[in-house]
Amino acid sequence: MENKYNPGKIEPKWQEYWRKYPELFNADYSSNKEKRFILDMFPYPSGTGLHVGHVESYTATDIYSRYLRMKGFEVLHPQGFDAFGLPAENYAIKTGVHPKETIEEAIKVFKKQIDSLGFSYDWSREVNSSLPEYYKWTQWLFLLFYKNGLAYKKKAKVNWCPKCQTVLANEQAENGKCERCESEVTQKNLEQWFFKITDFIEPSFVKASAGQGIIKTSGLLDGLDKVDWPDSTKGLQRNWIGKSFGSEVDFAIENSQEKIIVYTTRIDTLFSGTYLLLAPEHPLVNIITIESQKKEINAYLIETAKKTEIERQELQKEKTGAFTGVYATNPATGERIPIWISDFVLVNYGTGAVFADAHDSRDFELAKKYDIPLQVSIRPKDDELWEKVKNLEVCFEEEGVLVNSAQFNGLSSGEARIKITEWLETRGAARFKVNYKLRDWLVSRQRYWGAPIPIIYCEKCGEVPVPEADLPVELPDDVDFKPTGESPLKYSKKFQAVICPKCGAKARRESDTMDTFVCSSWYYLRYADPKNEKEFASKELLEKWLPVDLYVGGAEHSVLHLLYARFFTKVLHNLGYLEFDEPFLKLRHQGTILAEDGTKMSKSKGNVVNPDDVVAHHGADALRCFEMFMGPLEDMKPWQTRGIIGITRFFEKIWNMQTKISKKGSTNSKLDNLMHKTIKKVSEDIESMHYNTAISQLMILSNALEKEPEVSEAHYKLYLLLLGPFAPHISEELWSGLGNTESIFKEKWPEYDLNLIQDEEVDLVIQVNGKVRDIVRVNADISEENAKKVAMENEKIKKHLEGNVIKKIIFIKGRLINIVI
RNA sequence: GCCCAGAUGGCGGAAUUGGUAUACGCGCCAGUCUUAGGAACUGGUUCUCGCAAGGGAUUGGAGGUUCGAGUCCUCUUCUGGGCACCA
Repeated sequence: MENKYNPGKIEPKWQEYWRKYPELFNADYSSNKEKRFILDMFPYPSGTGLHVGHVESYTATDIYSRYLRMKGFEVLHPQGFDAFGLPAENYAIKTGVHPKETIEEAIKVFKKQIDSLGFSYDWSREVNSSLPEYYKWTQWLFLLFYKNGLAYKKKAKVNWCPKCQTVLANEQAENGKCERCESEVTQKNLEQWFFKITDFIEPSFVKASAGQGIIKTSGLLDGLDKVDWPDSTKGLQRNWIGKSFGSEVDFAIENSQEKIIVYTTRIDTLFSGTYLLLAPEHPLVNIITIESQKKEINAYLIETAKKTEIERQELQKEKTGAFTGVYATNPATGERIPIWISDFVLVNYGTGAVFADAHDSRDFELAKKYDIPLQVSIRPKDDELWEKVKNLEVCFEEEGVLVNSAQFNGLSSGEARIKITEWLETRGAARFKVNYKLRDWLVSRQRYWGAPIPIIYCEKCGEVPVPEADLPVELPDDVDFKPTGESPLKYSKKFQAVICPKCGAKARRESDTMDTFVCSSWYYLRYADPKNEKEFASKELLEKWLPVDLYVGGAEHSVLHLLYARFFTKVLHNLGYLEFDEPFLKLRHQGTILAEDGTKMSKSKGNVVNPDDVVAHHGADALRCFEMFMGPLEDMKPWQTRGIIGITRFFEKIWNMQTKISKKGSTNSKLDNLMHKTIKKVSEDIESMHYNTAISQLMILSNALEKEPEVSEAHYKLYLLLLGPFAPHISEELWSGLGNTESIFKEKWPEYDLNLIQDEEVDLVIQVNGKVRDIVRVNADISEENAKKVAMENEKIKKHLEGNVIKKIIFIKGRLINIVI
C-alpha cells in the first residue's frame, strides 16, 4: 500500500487489470439478467484527439453503466467510430495521405485516451463505419430502401459548395454557408439520390408479410410523445419538420385552362387577397406570362438565378417583383387580381404560390412599392389601430374580426378559417391541407471517403442495383483525391470495371458515395451483433439488446443525426426487421464545457483544455469526478482549472482514512444514519444523472467519517462501493487494500436500510408571521400540541409575541411551526 | 418574428409536494506548522447595521396567490441555444 495517493501509479495498474479481464464489462448474451443498453454517440476520430466534452459524456454513461452492472443488470456499453467524412479526405487532398491511414492513426490515439480514463466499454463490439465489413451493410440498407421505393433519384436544384466541390444537404448549408468550410453555397441542378423521409412524418400502417395483420409505425412527429427526451430536442425536431394546418385555394387564370393552387394558413384574409404571387421557379411562370411582359419577367428571373441562397434569404431586404401581365380570379370575391412573381416566395414550400394581401407585411410592402391595390379584411380590437389599418398606414398581421368579407363579417379569424374553407370546398375551390417544411433527405455526395452507392448503370437495363452477393462495393485505392466536382470514384479504373448484373454488358458504377449521416443512422443496431456476416444484425440479438435505454451525446445532433436514426428505425420496423419504432428511449445531452473565460474553447484562441494534460497532472479519477462535479450534465459550464484541487483533496481524505480503519471503528447512530442517507441519495442521483449532487453527498460523508478517530471497515467498504462508478481506479485500489482479491465491480450495489435513515430528532423551525425566529432540536414525531408548547415557552418567541393576539398557528410535522399574529 | 432553456454569494453551483435560501467545492480571510510557500491542517466566509447581544435586507425586475414563494400565477428585462421571407 502506498503512503500517498498517487493516481499516476495506481491508474495504469487498474486499467491493465480491466484489460486483462474484459468479462467484467463485456455484455454477455447468455446472461439471463435484465438488459440495459447504454450508448454514447460514436465519435468522429479527428486528429486532435479527445476533448473535455467527450470526457464529460463518456463519464456520464460510464458511471451509469458501472452502477447498473452492480445493480444486477446485463449492460451493453459499446463504443465505435464514425470514420467516414470530409476532414480525413480534405487532409488527403492536402498531404496525399490516404484517409484510411489518417483514421487508423486517430483511432489508435482515441482508444489510448479512452483507456487512460478508465471507461468500461465492451471493446469486443467496436464498430468502424469505414470498414468494408460495416459499410457492406450500409449499402445493403440502401438497397433495401431502394427496393421498397424509399431511395430514389431525381434531378434537383441542390446546394453546392464550390470549395468542398460537393452537394450539401439543406441541413449542412447553414445560412447559405457550407457547414464545414463556410464558403458560400451556390445552386446546381444535378441528379441526386434521396431517401423518402417525408413518408414517415406521420404514423404509417403497412401489411405485414404473409397476411400477419397490420404493422403500425409511429411517425417522426407522434413518436416523440413516447420517448424520454429533453423538451428542447423534441421541440427542435418538431420545428424542423414544421407541420402547419392550412387550406389550399384554387385561383382560376384568365383565358387559360391552368389554375394556380395556393397554400395558406390564413384563409381568413382571403377577401383582402388583391393579387397573387408566384415563386420565380414556379412552372407556370413561363407558360402564362403574356408576350409583352416576357422581357421584364425574364430579366427578373435572370437576376434571381444569379443570387445565392443567402442573398435571397437576407432579411429586411427590399422586396422586389415583376408582373406577368396575367390576371386570376379571387374565388371568394370574384374579383380580377394580377399575378406577380417575387423571389421571397419559395418554390419548395407549400405550392410555391401565395395570395397576397394587406395582412402580410411582405405583401403589403411589395404592393406599396408597385402600386398594387390593397384591401383590408381583418379588424383589430383597438379602434385607434383600426383607423390606421383601414387607411393602409400600417400592416396588421395578427388575428382579429372579419370585415369586408361578405357573409363572414363578424367572425373571428379562427372561425373564419374553417367556415371559408368549407364554403369554398363545396364549390371545389378549396380544401383543408396540412403542410410540412421537412423535405426528402439528399444522401448522395460527390466524394471519395464514404460508402459507395451500390448501383450500376447499364445502357440497356438502366439503373441496376448491385446484387446482394456482390456487396460490399469496396472503395478502390487507385484514386486521385483532388476534387473535380465529380466523385473521384468516377476516374478509378478498378472501380469502373464492371458489367451489368442483368445482361452482362459493360456498364458503369454509380460514383457517388453516401452522406456519412447514413452510416451513423444505424450503427447502434450493429452493436447487437457486430460480427455478423449474413445480416446487418440478427433478429434475435436485436430483440435481446435493443432499443437503446440511454443515449448521451451532444445537442448539436438534435436535428440531423437523431431524426435520421429515427427514420431508419421506422423504416426497418415497417419492413419487419425491428420490433420497436423508436431507437432511443431516453436521451440526454452533455452541456458544452466552455473555456475558463466563459467563451467557447477553440484552437485559434488557444484556450482548449487537453484531457491528457489533466490526467497527467491530476489523474483520470480526478478529471472524471471534476467534470461531473462542475454542475448539471446538460448545462453549459466554464472550466475552472483551480477547482480540480478540491477533488484531489477529497480523494486524499479517503486515501488517508485507510490508516484509521478498524473492525469496529466509530459506530454511532448518527454515522449510520448519514451512511444510509448517502446510499439513498447517491443511488437516486445516479439514476437521474445528477452526478454533481451525488459527489457532493459523498464529500459530506467523507468529511464526517474523517472527523472520527476510527472508521469502521463496514462503513469504509460501503463508501468505496458508492465511489466506484465515479472514481473506479482509486476505488479498486482501496478495495484491494482491504484484502479483497476480486474487482470491486463484481460487488453488489449497497441497499439502504429504511430504518436507519429515519431521524430521531429534527430541527423544528419556529416562525412568527413566516419569519424564522428560532430553531430548536426536538423529537422527530413531536405532536402539534407539544410543538406549540415548545414554541410558546421559547424566550425568543415570547419577545416577538409580546402584546399581540395569536390569530392562527400552522404546524408542519417534523419541520416547522408558524405563529401568525 | 417563432420555439426552447435559463438568471441564486467573489466564482461553479445546492435546495422532495410551496416549509431553515446559499449545501458541496473553488477562492478569500485568520490561525497552526514551516527557512519559505501558490504545500498541508484548523476555523471563518450572502450582504448590511452593530463592540456585542441582536436586527434588517436578499434568489434579474414589478405585481399577485398564500400563514409561508427561489419554487405557483400575470407582466417584464436580460442571457444562451435553435429555426426563420415557411405564406
